[in-house]
Amino acid sequence: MALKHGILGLLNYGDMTGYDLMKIFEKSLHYFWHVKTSQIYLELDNMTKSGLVVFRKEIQESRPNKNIFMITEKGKDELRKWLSHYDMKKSFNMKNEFLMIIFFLNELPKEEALRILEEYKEQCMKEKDSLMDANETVQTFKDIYSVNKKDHIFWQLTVKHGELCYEACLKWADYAIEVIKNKL
Amino acid sequence: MALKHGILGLLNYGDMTGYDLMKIFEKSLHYFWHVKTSQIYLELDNMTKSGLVVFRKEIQESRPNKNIFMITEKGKDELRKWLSHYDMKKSFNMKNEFLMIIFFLNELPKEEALRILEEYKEQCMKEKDSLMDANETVQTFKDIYSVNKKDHIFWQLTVKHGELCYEACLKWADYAIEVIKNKL
DNA sequence: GCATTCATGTAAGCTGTTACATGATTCA
DNA sequence: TGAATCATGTAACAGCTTACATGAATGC
Repeated sequence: MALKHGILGLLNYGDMTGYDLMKIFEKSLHYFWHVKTSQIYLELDNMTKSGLVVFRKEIQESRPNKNIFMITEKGKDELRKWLSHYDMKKSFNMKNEFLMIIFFLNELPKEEALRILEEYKEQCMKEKDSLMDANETVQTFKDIYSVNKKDHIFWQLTVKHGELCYEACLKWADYAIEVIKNKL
Repeated sequence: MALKHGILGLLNYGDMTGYDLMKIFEKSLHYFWHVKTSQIYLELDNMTKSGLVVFRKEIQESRPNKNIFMITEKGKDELRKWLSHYDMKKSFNMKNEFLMIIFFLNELPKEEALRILEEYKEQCMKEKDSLMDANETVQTFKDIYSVNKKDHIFWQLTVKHGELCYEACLKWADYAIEVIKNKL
């Protein structure tokens, strides 16, 4: 359901193709929502059928034709309903395979356990760096669609969330490495 | 796939029923893996078919009969393979609907935005508290199945991860509330 | 007397992934 | 010349959720 609402939120800024949506998901919402191209097209199809969006065809010569989607009044209602009637418990319904690995890590020798934690740290740092890119692309997106400064505040808050969480994860990894070195 | 490996990891400590597994998932792995009862039974069925586990029937008088599952050699191989050949990128494949809400929160009036953040804080605190319970149940689990101290170290590390992350989220929420109050 | 625990499942449906398929244009 | 960009999809499958179904025993 959240993909549907994410699409509605973006189309609320302006009309777009599936391809445009995909790029914005990859560049700006990537930290908290990974999406596959194929699913965007499937979802747009469902949303068209249920009347949340409509589309017009644009014939192009030197490029494949486009389907440009726009949000309907029904879609706008759905977006606002989702935003204001959100059940907070849903967000704490996590699936973190990495922590499952940690839970059972005693099955592996100490050296392998430490290697895994180092890999985790490395990946955390990479992800944290890519958040900076997100901040930049958010800026260009702001120029293309005439989105106001206040929207921008919220986009930056999601980036800030990522920064703080990755910092906490890195702190945890250092602590874990110390514990394993000392107690194991 | 991670549910499969979680089940293998638990059965590696000792033989159990689907019901036992469910309780342990709820009490000890709940922070990072929410599971539905029905899915455990489906998964145990699949795993039996693929030879990762076997089960024996135990007829009871005053209780429903039990299917007691045990891990096979094939299952143990699968568990070790999963632990040592883990692709770290997989863990950063997130879906966080709450952050999607934040991204589009400018659609709502300031007061509603602030209300949502307060609700988030409250839920974070609740989840953080329930981590303490996890720590306790891990202790009783340790007594039932003769799991060694070193396993316990890793279980506690997953709890520590939760603590640090929830602290970061709470810090973020306070920051977000300030930003909204000042800039909006 | 009512809620919880114990104990197992089925069926339908939704969500998401992987793999496949096409093909011109533009940039380095 | 080869990679990336633009642009859209289909089919099969895996994973997970929701709702339904049963029923005795135990604890408050």
